Amino acid sequence: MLKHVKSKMAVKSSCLCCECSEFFSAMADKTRQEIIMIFVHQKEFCVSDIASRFTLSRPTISHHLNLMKRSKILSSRKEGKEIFYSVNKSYIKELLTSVANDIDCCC
Amino acid sequence: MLKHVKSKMAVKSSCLCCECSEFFSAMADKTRQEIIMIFVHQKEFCVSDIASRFTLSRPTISHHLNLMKRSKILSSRKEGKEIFYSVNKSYIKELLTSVANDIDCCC
DNA sequence: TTAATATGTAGATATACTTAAACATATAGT
DNA sequence: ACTATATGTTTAAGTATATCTACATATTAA
Repeated sequence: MLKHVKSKMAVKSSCLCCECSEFFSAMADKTRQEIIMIFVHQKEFCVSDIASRFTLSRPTISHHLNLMKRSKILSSRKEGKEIFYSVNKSYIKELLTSVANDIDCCC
Repeated sequence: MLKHVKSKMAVKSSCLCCECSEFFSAMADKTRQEIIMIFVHQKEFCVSDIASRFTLSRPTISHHLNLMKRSKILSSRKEGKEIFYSVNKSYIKELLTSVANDIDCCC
């Protein structure tokens, strides 16, 4: 009985119900995916460096960066006038693993 | 020189550029996440059984099911009048693992 | 063939998202 | 203090998505 309740709670508090929704929304956009891929060869980028790699406007890139920061995909660090963004690799991997485990619980 | 080209191609053909975009879009919607969670305690469901668990209309549920089928998250099987849907666990897990590996390649 | 049941499709509407232009803020240098 | 540079915010427009109603298709039973 208690075990059943416990497993129901586990489902309810599982990743597929809460913050992974925001994460998947953030990851669904191709521009944002391309932004992430920029970090393959360099750890940090300031906003204008990222914007210069796209045809999109700087405010648009800024919007995407802030959205990804809010959903914990990116972090930022201020250094003088510039703001450097980087990828939160461990957070992303943990979330993906968590979802994979949830899926594993399906019949 | 050639190695550089090769690594650029590797990035281009990675998961974060192609079908995972559709996958993440499909997974971003809360209704679709809830539909997936239905399969935790039962392997297959027909459309009306799924629809009966939501306040949304049946065509709306049908729309979500077809979208998830197109993005390979779900499969369907026809049996008489009914169509039974199930979750493609292995596909989802492979895709999540693939993205996790791509992220791992970031600096 | 007709009726009933299960599901899908088409068109319309409402909401959310992406984008850009214009404006605002913050920092560094002169 | 003033100017230039880097970034963020606001507002508005265009586009995409979710949803519903009405209609269409497919299968089974009478």
